[in-house]
Amino acid sequence: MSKLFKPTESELEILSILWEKQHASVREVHEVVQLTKDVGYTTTLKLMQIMHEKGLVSRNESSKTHIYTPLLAKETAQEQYITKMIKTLFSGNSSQLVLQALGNHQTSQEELAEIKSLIEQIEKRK
Amino acid sequence: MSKLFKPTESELEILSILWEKQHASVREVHEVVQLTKDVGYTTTLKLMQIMHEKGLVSRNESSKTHIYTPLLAKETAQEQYITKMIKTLFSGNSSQLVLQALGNHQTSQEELAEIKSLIEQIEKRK
DNA sequence: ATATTATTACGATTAAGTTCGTATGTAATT
DNA sequence: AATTACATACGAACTTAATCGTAATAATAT
Repeated sequence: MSKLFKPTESELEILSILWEKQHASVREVHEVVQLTKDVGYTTTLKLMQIMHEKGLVSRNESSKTHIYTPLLAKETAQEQYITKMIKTLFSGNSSQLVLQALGNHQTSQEELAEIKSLIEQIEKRK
Repeated sequence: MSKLFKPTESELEILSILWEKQHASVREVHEVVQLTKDVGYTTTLKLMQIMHEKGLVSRNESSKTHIYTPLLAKETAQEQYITKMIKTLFSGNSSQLVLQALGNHQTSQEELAEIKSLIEQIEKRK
């Protein structure tokens, strides 16, 4: 069984920035963080150092400015959160989650088509 | 704009029990909590008192044993979590969430049919 | 070379969340 | 009536997370 990482709120925010950028320095991450939160640079730094200790990210120390890379894959985190959410908020019923997501959030024609096609695939497998 | 409640981890667990039971005493909630966590009765009591202070639940004090009722609707919490998740874990792309949920979690024929029917409704509206 | 700027390291503090023990009161049992 | 069981209230301790200030160091600019 693979080890279960549980990033905190702030850690998740940083991870999402790293997923976007693939890898980045503390400053680069902090600039994005600052768009939504008003915190000091050393706060972001400390958080990323902690994430490094925890093994949530790796870092390249070859230059003075360290470059951080996410070690937890976005897909893994997605899966963990979805599973937990289905369990605690949807009584184990995954289709309820889907219905709610589709009902209240904008979805394009193409996306809908993609979902339909996946449903057909699943139906075929039965 | 409606006030945003952010239940903590433990609070969410208690809420999910209350959603299930509609309303319940501390003891009833605690008995369910104990199935998964090994904590004392007064811990559950204290948490529910705090939730009451925060306005997450109401309580009927007419008898010695207080009866608690959730004030935050399950659907509201679902919506809040889905929105947040789409934003931080799916780059704002709701269909990705749907695809992942359908791909990795068991869904019955009937549920799939229900989802298809919702998709068709949405498509008609365009 | 010196001053300025940028970066990491790290301890200390604050804040938030969780847990529990003890006191107190009320209902039920003997 | 006394004892036991069960409930709430509440403070305090503990844990985890978040924030920041300061020092040390390296790179850059003057």
